[in-house]
Amino acid sequence: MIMNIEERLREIVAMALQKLYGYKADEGIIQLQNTRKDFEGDITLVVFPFTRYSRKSPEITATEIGDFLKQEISGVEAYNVVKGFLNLVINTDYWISKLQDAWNDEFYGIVQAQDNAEIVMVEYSSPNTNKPLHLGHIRNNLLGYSISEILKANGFRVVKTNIVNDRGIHICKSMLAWQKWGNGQTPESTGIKGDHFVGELYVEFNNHYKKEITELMAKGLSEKDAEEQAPSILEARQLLLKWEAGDKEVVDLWQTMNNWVYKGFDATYKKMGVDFDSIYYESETYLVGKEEVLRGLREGIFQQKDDGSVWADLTEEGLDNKLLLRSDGTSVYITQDIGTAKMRFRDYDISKMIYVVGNEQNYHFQVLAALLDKLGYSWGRGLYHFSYGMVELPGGKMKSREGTVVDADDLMEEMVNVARKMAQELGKLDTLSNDEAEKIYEMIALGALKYFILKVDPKKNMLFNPEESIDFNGNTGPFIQYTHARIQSVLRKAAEKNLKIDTTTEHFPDLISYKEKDLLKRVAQFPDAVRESGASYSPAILANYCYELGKEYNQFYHDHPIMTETEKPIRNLRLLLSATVGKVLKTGMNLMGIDVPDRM
RNA sequence: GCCCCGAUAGCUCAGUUGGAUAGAGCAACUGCCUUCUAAGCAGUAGGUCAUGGGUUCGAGUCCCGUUCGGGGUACCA
Repeated sequence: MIMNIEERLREIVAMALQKLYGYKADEGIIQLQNTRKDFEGDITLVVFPFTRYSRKSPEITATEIGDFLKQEISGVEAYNVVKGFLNLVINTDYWISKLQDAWNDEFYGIVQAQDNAEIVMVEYSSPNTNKPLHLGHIRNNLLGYSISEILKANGFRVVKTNIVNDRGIHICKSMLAWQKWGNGQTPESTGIKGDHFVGELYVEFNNHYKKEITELMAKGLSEKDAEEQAPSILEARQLLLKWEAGDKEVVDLWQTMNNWVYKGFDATYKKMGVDFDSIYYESETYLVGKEEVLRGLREGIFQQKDDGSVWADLTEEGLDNKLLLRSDGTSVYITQDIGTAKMRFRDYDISKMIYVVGNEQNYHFQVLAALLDKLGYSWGRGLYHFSYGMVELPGGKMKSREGTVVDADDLMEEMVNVARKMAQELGKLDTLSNDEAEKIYEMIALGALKYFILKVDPKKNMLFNPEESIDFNGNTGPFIQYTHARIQSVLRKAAEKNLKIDTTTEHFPDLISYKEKDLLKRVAQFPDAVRESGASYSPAILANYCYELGKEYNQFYHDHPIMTETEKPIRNLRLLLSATVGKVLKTGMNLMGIDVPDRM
């Protein structure tokens, strides 16, 4: 493993500045970047910032530094100067050795977690148990899973967790609907997936509820009063009270219906390829939160109003007053989060807690951090809200009330159907058995969906148009999968002809073409992409890296024969390069939770 | 009202701590399957980086104003 050329360059540039101009380099003043394609060179040093110390023109300064570098570093073969940019040409040996390292390193680009590595807990998914998962959850799940894998690849121990919102008025609504209009049916008896079954009951409740509101308003009640007095909602509230009191019949029904939903969720998670190491249930954490609030009240951290409601005054931290317990003593959303957080920090030695939750809750997490801080928990301020943007439809936000939600199961199924149809039209996979082909259709379909979502900057809102199905051509998951499949095909052909890749000897050409070098440089940057992706919590960085690499490989592959190349050193280099690109693409895609097939 | 976020090609999105002539894909148009997989490759066309100022050797990127859009804002989760 030879020293990274960038580190060496920084060191020697600093030395050059000292010797030539008597200037001790400040942090960050040495800017190295990849040389633009249209100029000769590999790495470029920006010399503009040095001119005030050299008191010479940018061109002269660059030339002086270039001479110094060429003399001091054997890897610097040549240089040229364009305005204030010093373009350095790094020799072939360096790049070849980078390629050998990449290929020989079993875990190239990945930092293995040590036993004593810091523990990062990542919460994602966080479903309510009254309806199935939709497109918004898909973005959440994919981001949560992917960022967990990326953090692992950066040497952290990661605990993936899920907080299931399994109690509350929303579940009671579905329960009531089942009692009144369910006719004793079950997911088993109807053949409907459990989460969808319960979701339909929830819709049924809302239909009745709406009708009652309309009727009451016709009798002259205001909308607000009608909403409060409709029989359905009163009955649902009764159920919630009974549940809190531990009424056996209600708790049993709650248990049963939640289990239906969990079974459905499990199937969805499995298909999506996400999983969890530890699951928390709100029904088990909300009382802990309530105790914490009451402790805060006793200790004078929080205040109680005349009606019995408990409040936190956060105006000093630039936030508002926040309700913590309702006047009837029941807990609200934030109360439960306090309890959940406390339990987690008790259960694990967490050094970083990451919440993958939509940006509509930015304020909520500011408040949560402030509250935990007030309650005396040193880790409160360290909570990190991984705030991602919403998925919008052409008509705006998804609204379950208007029936514009895109169901997760439906979408995944539809993607598989399209992938299958397309593959059959193209005559792909005809030689495979149905089972094998079906597996690959699924990989491609999910690859398309996952990549479509993950390639977008998580912070930004994104648009999904259900009318136009997700693409399989261009900057897509299948494009990268396709590149990988083709590489594997090349390697299979090589194996058939008994051509072994020779990495140990000097069986490489003395000169490599720009195309190959570009590709090789890209491969060398993979570890940076993984690190960058983890540091900025953005799978999109990795996604775009994989696309660039795949595209460059495809372009290269097109006019650089591999199997028919007669010169052995060149063929050897190209085979090694192909194999390494394949490995990197697979690793990168897997970090995003995307499988890559060996053929497609 | 107040707070937060966003605006880059017809559409969907990239654009590294401020660096060279603004980058892809889709859609449109033109070529390329007798060669290791055409889910591919090569090319044409498409831009006042919402807008007006400012900072400097240099601004899509940083600061201020304006417009438009999204989200939040004390008893939903």
